[in-house]
Amino acid sequence: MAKEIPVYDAESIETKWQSVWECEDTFKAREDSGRPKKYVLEMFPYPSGDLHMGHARNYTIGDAMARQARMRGFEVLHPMGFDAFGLPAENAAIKHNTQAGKWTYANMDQAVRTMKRMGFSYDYDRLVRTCDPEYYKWGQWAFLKMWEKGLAYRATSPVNWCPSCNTVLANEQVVDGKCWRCGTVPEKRELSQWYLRITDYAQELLDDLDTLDGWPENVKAQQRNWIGRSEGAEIDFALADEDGKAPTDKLITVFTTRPDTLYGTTFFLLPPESPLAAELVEGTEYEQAVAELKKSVEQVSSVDRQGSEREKHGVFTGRYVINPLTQKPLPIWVADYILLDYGTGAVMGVPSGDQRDFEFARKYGLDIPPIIAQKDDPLYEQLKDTKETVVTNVDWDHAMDAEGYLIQSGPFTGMRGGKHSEAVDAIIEYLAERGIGRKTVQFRLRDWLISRQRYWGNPIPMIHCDCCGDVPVPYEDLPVTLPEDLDLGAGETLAEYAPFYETTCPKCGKPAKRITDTMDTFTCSSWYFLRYCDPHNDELPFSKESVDRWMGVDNYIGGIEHAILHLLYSRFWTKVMRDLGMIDLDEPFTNLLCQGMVKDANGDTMSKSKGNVVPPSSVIEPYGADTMRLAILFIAPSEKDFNWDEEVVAGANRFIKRAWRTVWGLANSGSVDATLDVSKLDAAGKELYRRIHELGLRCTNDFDRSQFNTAISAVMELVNDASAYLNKVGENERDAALCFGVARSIVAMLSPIIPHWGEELYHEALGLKGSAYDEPWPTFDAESAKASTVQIAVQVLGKVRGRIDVAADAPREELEAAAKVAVAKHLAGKTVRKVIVVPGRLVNIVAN
RNA sequence: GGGGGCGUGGCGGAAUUGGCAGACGCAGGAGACUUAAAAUCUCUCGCCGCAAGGCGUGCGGGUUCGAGUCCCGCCGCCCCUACCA
Repeated sequence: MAKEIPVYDAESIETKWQSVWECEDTFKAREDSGRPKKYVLEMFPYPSGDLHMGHARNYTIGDAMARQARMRGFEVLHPMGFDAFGLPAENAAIKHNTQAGKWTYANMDQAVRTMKRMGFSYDYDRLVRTCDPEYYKWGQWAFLKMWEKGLAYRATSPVNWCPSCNTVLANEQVVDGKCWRCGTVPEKRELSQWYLRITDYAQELLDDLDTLDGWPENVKAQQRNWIGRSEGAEIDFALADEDGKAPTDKLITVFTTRPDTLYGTTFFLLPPESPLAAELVEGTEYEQAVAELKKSVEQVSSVDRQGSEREKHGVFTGRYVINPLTQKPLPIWVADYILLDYGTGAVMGVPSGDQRDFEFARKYGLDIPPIIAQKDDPLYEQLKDTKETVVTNVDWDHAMDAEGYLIQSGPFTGMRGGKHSEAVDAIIEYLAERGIGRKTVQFRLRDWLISRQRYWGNPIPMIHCDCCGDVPVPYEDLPVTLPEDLDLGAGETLAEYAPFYETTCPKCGKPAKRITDTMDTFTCSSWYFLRYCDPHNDELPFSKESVDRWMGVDNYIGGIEHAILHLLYSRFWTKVMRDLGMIDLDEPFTNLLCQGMVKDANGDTMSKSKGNVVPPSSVIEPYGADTMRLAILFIAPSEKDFNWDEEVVAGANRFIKRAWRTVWGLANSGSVDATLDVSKLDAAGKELYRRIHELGLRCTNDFDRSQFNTAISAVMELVNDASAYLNKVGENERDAALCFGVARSIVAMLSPIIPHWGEELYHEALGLKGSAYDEPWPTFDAESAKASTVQIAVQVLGKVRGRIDVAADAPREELEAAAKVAVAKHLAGKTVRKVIVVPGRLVNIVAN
């Protein structure tokens, strides 16, 4: 007898299943199940408070993937953790006069409660918190390994110092010329800092992007740009004597991607910070002007430089270099558009071929001799055979950087010039033969500055001894534990906290001072995905065996804001671990999905300061976690931004209730014991049976593509069809096997998305035992999805003029004949020239 | 300036390899049930037109029997990056 359909009560269902999953360890990743593995990972959060909508979206996507993978027969590793070190904890501790650790652990506890309330299927036994000594110990271990291999080093150089955060920033952390965290414009300071030699891996980090087929194109493009490989040449210019005529022994080398323009060089450039420039002008009449320019640059860099077209400034140094090909002296200028830390920090000025040099030459009255011309340019006719520079100036308003033919360029005159042209190779070869230049490659990527002058981070495990220099902390003394009783509220820092820094030299035993810098938090997040494979290992950061078992990450999901920093550092760290023999893995993340942002109803980003934040609890409380999950996945494709819309949430809740009633209705007419005989189904039953297969295939394929919005719409159609079947077919005429099968498929396909709903119906409506996640994903086949008759379009000259219902396997001739009848009106008086038949789709008649 | 992406109803969005544009949902309209409302159910819903029909995927060309999809040229928007020599 049919059971009464219970009311859908999200809250009681959700709490019930959350505790069952927890008690039964349903989502524990097992090492020995014998199933193929799948590693589904969402970027772990920074615990700055409770979770927000962006987190909810990120983890809902991952959870749907993880749960479905389980049903597809995979042993799934789906862990979670916290990126727990960082400045906000420290600032909160100062503000609220508490401990950074206390604040952080309280936030992590709250976040875990919310994750559980959302029903995320994490293996909580593997929870990793980067501020736990058991975790950060291994970050220190890795640092020491890198130190031994020469990949970690200390150097003094001008660095970005954020005066608000009181710490240095990595190049990557200066965003739009401002601190990525607080927006303050950093100052340049000369400081002794710790670096990781990521530039050693620049080429491999670039090359291996081509192997990442599962990554979005834009992320790979961003990384390529960031690594910034340029091919070109180094060219040596001899410094001229004080009269500016004869070359001296001193060489100054430039890097250029356009050696083909060497004959057009009319001046030579050094950056304002250049020590060489300061040396050249020391004690001369030019000294003061150079010093002033340097000073003004320091100020300019602290001014908002959003407007890109800044006017260029320069001063002459009074000295010259000799062009190695023409032997002509070139005046050395100091210019504010030259960067100290790119290339060799010296540039040859080619005003006719480079827009920046062009503007500079115009401003300071320097010559602009043309060296490249296209064939239709009058200059080409005039100068195509001229090897000497006879035209020393042009009347252009722009530099000419397009390809063309070299003019006024000595023996190379007449060759094709431009980027990657024959003249480039020819001139490099010519220079190389004479030992005054060589082919070379430059990267924009800089070494990774990891030291931070902050408390709440992983201490750099080094000791400075006045006798022995920088000495690593012995491995057996790890971890260097972060002291907990600093008085941050009173402004105390690690550098001032004697119990921490006072120590003895591990080498000579004399009193020595511990390094009080901590590591950039990005070091903590560069390998947490490896730790999840073996989270309780106290001998090593992870065993090779466990990493072999679970890595690489099959699906990595997170925000696009990590396209450069986190993803590049993690790739680097993985390669370093490989080269240390720890793992056999070139790349950590096989497939990457960058989810879009959740904005408010007006399309503005949500932020506390704007007061437009929609907290997840505001949806969970009235509707439940399942409604929230469905709404998030259905509203837009995962990669796209979406605007929060209360109506969509209400609609999602409506669908869940409707599907609930439909599944119950089917289950009441169905039986688990009945066997399906398709041939005995009536017409309505046959069509419903066909639709399960058609829609099931679509849904499965959409899951494979991570297209959850369309996967859901396929199930919506199935629910609509099933509900129509129940309305149309009397209770006694329904097929019990069909009803049960449809209900079971609907429950299975929605379980990854609305899991509590799924488990409840799996047990209560379908009466099945175990977990919905022990249920294999249903199989669907294309044969059963085929319709016996189909409606196809009939076109005349590509325009739809009619439709015909035909047997799905009707022969060509039959289709053609039926089509001609259907559109006879449009064929009247015309001659049929050609008929295109696409079976199952359309017939197109070409007639005129 | 360089790189990546996008442009489809009132809205979110479908259309997997060139094959019936607008699936699914939201909002809207009509009806049923109800004293009424909510909820639910049924129908309707690109634009113009009473209709027949015409027009429709940012704009202009092209390839093709056939283009949202491919090619060329524009326009607009978004993201990343930027005196990188």
